[in-house]
Amino acid sequence: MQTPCARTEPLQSGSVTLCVMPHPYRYTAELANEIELRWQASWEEQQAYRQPNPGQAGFDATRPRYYVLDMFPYPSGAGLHVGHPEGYTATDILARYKRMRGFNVLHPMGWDAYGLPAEQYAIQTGVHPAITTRRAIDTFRRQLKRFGFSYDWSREFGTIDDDYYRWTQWIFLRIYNAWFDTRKDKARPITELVEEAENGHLGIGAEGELVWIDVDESAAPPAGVRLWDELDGDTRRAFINDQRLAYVGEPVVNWCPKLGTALANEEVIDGRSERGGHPVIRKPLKQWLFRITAYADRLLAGLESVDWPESTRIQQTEWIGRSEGADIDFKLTDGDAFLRVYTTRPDTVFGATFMVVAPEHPVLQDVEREEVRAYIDAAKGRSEVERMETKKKTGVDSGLTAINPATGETIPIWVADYVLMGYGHGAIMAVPGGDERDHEFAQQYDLPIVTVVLHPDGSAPEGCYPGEGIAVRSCGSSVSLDGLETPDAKRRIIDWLEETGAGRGKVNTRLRDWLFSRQRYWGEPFPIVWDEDGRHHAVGEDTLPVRPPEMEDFHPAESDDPRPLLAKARDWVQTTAGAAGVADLAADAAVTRETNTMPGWAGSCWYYLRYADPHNDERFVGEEAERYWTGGHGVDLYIGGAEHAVLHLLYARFWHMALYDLGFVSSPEPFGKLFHQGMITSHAYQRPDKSLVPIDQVEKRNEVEEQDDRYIETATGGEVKQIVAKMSKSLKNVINPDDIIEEYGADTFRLYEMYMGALADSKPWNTRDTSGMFRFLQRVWRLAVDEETGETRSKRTGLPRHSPEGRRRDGDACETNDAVERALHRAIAKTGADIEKLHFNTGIAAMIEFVNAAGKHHVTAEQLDRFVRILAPFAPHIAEELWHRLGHEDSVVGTTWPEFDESLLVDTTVDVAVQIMGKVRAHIQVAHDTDKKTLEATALAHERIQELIDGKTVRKVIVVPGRLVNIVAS
RNA sequence: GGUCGUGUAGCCCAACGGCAGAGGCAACCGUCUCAGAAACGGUUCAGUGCAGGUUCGAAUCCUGCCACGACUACCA
Repeated sequence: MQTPCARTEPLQSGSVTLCVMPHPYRYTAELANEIELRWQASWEEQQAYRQPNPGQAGFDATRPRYYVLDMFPYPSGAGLHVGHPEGYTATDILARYKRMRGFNVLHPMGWDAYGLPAEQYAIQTGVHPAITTRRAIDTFRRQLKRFGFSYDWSREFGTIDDDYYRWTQWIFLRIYNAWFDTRKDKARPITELVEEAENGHLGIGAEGELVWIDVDESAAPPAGVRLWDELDGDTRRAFINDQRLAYVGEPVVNWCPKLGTALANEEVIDGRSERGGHPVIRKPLKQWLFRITAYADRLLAGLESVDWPESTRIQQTEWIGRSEGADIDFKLTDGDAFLRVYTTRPDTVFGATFMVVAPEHPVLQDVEREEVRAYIDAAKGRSEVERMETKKKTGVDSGLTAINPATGETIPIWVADYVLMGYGHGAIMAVPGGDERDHEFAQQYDLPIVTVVLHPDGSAPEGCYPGEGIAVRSCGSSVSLDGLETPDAKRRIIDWLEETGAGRGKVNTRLRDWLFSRQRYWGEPFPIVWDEDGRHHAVGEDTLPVRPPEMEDFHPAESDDPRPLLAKARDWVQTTAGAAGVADLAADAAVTRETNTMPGWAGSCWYYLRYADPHNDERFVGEEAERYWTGGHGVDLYIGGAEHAVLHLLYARFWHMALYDLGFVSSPEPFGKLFHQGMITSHAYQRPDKSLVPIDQVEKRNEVEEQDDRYIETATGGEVKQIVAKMSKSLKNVINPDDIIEEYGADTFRLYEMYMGALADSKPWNTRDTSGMFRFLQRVWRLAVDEETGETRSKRTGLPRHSPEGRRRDGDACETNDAVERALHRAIAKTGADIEKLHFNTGIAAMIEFVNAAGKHHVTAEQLDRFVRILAPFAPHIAEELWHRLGHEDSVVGTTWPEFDESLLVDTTVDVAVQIMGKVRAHIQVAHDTDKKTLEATALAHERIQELIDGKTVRKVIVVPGRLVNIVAS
């Protein structure tokens, strides 16, 4: 956008450079930038968006609350891209609108700042991640402020702030000091577990598991169950540690040698790390885990109670992957041991002709066969990605055999890596007649295939049939399923399994306990120390936070042998029980700090709670603030990307539920309403072979008039196709928001992003289209301000609009201006309703309609007042400027949303279509409230309709008042 | 392969089962200019991806295909 005098290129003749300034007070980019910066400074100075908490000065308890939250960003060195402000603008509009509607609005912003990318960037550049992260935060903050978002910046914090992660560690300790009571289906403090045990309400089973004892029965505890007072200290301790919601396990993890860390399943995509795309191998490792699986049913049930996108609820449901089936024990032919499997189709046990175990399965420990050892070693060294690259299934016969408890037959046990150690028991009964994978494997290795389920109609299936049907060939010495339909067969076989002790019904989930340790530097240290006997202890709460050690070198030792980075900080690792605040050890006892760190997700699990009371140093959030802002149903509206559908949103729900159970928060779910904004894409070009071409290597040609544009790749001259593609550096199609703001201003940017399309849809960025929004703001400006003089002078009266006299006369002059008034009421109604529905694009269109209509008539200052107020949530800077130019002293931020009159929303006369058999044949002009009977009569009386139905019988007439009349005649 | 979503004018997008158009971009024609740009005024442009079905009436609901996108992927 050029400003006056900007275009001063010398004329070709070399004559004098002319500078024409036709509209010195037009709304230009320069003016927009000037206005925006001025008001941003003013708002900041006035603390216009500061929202007091209950109990604080200025808090109005009579107002309802509205907590509208953005997913906070992970600040990268590259700064904001155009995707960030999309959701932020949406929430800003809502926040501003709700304030005008009389709500106390909590609208905060902060920084998700711990995590791998910052550390990797630090490794590349040699600069400490604390420094690069602070820099990135400063850039993000500066950029966000330039959009004029109405955040209460006094509540800002980063997850790396001492007084934030202090509480992250504190919450970890709450979870560490809790266990899950399956009877009450909730978490309780560990102290209550000990109480229950001391009171004899529970005992410890043969495998160390918790066994409830019904005291009313006054019967002896079940065989093999030991009571608390029979146990020594170590056993008690081990039992307690086994029950903790945060516990130490040694699972097979996704080890990424390149990153030098273990990753959660969710961070591994196609066998590669989500960050960086490095190969990942499987290896057992001692790790901290969260018992999120205990919450599987509640995480599922809670999804019913929240207003979330259906697709996200489905994704979480599938991620949790609850299934019902049975555990079945197959006795090994040698020795007394059993091989336990989980199956969802216990009814097909008669068709289990072999078994398969994962290469990591312990049953293979003593197998010495050379090809088995070789297969296990090969599988170990293969990353997930390599395992998947070979589409064909592989495996070897272990030489072990087991007895099928249903048929009594001896069947072989194979090893194959299509069976995963991490699900079920790492072993399956293979039913090649009913499972595609087993079928493929059986064919490949020539193993027997038996059909044990017929189609529901009784016909025999060909090949593999995984569906339900009628059991057949399923008759053993003590149980028969023959003739039963699948659900009945399942019930019968589970009963039989339980009677004979060969198995039991079982609910399983795909969800596994959450691996919470990382072997990295840039994360929250665990508030845990280890004593010389290898036992872990919580550090004293008054010693929090446990700060990360000062370190110079955070290069990972790229290795297959995991060693946490923090172990290198010897002085930090070695401490005493006294210094760490561990009460149950002698103060001078040597202890070592836990050297793992928490994953990037930790900080984002509870940040929405901290915003409610960010400076509280007594508690992670004050009780009253928590109850006011998140009590009941949690955050009122949470907007962010759909890519967090299962990770962040599941983890945060888990933390929240644990805190809820322990009485620290007052809502069962953290986010009452969730919305995902769509992705903003860009353009790129595609060769016929589908490869992509960066936009700077293509030119547009239009050789023939009246024909579509063609795109030619400059280097080859070949024709390419314009397509929609993600923004990426390599395609050179990334849009920088700073550039757009410079060219048009933040108000135009905000309007354009909201106008591009529905918030939830993905849509391509078209810089060219931004000028439409800019012109709209220019027209708005012109409604109030004279472009020649810069004055807000009424064209009708010639008096300044901000003067009382001018306003009065202005109003008098326009009392008859019905069209503008009606257009304004429509705009107020439509825009308000659309904001509530997050339909910002159509809301803006309603304002454009008003401005287009108003431009043709005279608008009074009072009408402009109202219009400026509905514009204010969308384009706050220009609205504030005009508001003041219209003579107001206060800020438009503190005004109310204008009222509208329902009766002015419809025109007095409407055009009603008359259809015959659904085809429009005529139009009639009637009063908008004409009743059905009159409409029907008027339509039938229409001359043209008369002609068309002449000689036909009118069978039916459908009348939709105010819209149409449809005549069914033949 | 599975799940979810989206296909409407040259482009971006609207349309409680009721006359396919709210709006923006582009194009074209005017106004203003010595001229151009900007701005302003106006005009053109589709029968809704394809094939069926339900209905007085379908872009909208149902079924099956096609294209694109997101997510997910040997979960027994």
